[in-house]
Amino acid sequence: MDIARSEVFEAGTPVACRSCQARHGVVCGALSNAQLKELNRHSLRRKVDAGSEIIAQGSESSFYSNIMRGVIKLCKMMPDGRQQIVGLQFAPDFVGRPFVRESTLSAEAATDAEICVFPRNLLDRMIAETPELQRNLHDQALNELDAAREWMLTLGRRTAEEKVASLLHLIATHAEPQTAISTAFDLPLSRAEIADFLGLTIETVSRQMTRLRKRGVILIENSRHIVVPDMAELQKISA
Amino acid sequence: MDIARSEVFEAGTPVACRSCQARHGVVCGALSNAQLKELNRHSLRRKVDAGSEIIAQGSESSFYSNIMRGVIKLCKMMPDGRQQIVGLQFAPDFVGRPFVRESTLSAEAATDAEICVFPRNLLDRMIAETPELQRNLHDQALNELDAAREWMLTLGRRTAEEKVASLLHLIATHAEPQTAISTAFDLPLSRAEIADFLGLTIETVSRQMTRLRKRGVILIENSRHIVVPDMAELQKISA
DNA sequence: ATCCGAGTTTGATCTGAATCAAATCGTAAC
DNA sequence: GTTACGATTTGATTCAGATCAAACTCGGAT
Repeated sequence: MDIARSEVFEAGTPVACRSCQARHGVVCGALSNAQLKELNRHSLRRKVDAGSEIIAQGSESSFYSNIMRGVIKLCKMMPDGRQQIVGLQFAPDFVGRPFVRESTLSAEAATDAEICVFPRNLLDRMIAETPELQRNLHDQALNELDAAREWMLTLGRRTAEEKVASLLHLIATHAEPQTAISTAFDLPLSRAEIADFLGLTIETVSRQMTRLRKRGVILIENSRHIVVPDMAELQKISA
Repeated sequence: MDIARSEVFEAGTPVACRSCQARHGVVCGALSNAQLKELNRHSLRRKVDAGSEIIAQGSESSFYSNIMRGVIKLCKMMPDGRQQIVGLQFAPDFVGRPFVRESTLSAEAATDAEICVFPRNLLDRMIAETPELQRNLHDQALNELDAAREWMLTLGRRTAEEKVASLLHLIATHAEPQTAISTAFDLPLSRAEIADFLGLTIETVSRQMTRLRKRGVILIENSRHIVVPDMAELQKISA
């Protein structure tokens, strides 16, 4: 009888991802019930504190993840200590580099976060077996590529003021609103991290923020909490 | 008898891509004989002169291509004319943005080039039907993403001298050597294009090139033809 | 051969952002 | 509450690269 019920379950009822509680992720949304059950046996939900490193640059990582909550920053570090943030990822993004063992960048929680962790070997097999999963990951890779190239334009050709406005606009667009006012949000990054994202120094970031404040484009409630009275104006300055 | 011979051909003999004369491309390498025959009926080889635009930023493109020969540059332009080159592509790279109709960047031949042109609709169908093709394109997207992020580090955190050295090293690594000496090559880009790739001005690029020349790191035969006596030194300056 | 013009190099000067240096702010520990 | 310390802001000065301006190079047209 157990077997019979199990069979029915397998055929008709959708299985939820044990970590996501659903099937909303890039990974678990693309799997069959049988695959998801197998994945459930080997994946786990993990809480990570702000600042903790998920993947280290130059290391071999044995797992991938899905972001459930929070913001993950992708960093590249030079031997002399210079650092560049090369991407920000939000829920429900996939984190990891399929097909290559050694990571050329580090992934670090910018805020407290929760991630769904999958073993690399198992997921690699599922990618090879599941065109829809491959398609989802391909899609995300292409979106990240578009974002990276947009950011190359920002880094190469925009002024400090435009850079800061671009970042605020990016965060306002991607972060979940903190209050009912959709134009208020908490910065997931410190001034130092913003500087490392924009190719600037902390002092320049700080000065540009106060300039935007004095011009009435933003309100700074405290250094992390920002309100944008006129989002269109912010966007105009970005471009 | 014709039919019988055709059948044997279908089963055993590999079909060559009409444009590539082979199956070396990202696209045609992944297809079955039957698919390749269909693709052959609808694809064509095209010569493009240096400077001619293959895809326009903001336009809908109805085709993809494979680079057979030459160098293609990917550019992003701002409304006020500021420009950033966000990628260089070499044979046998794939050119195009699967899954999105409108291009957010322009693709332009940096040198005289030859490309294999495929209709978008047909190739989209083949991607959906052919996991190996999807895998190849996914792979290329991830490699381009790695390259874009490496370049973000260059744009955000490297000095003008390091930027120029990085570019010379990139070209030396990717371009086919022009002579027997593997450290001599022709720049596929003008000073203005190099400036747009590195987020600098032409004057700064020129000055850094002469500095490298005076330090004995490179020889400039004419403004386009470069010889690198000590590639390790060049690489050291890049990092 | 000479002329032309785009592309490149070189020079002089300026400026936006970096660097150096202090003063505040915020908050966690006591 | 007071202390202490890291994060942020603000100020003064410097500098790498931009801008403005003028030669120079070289390949192609006449």
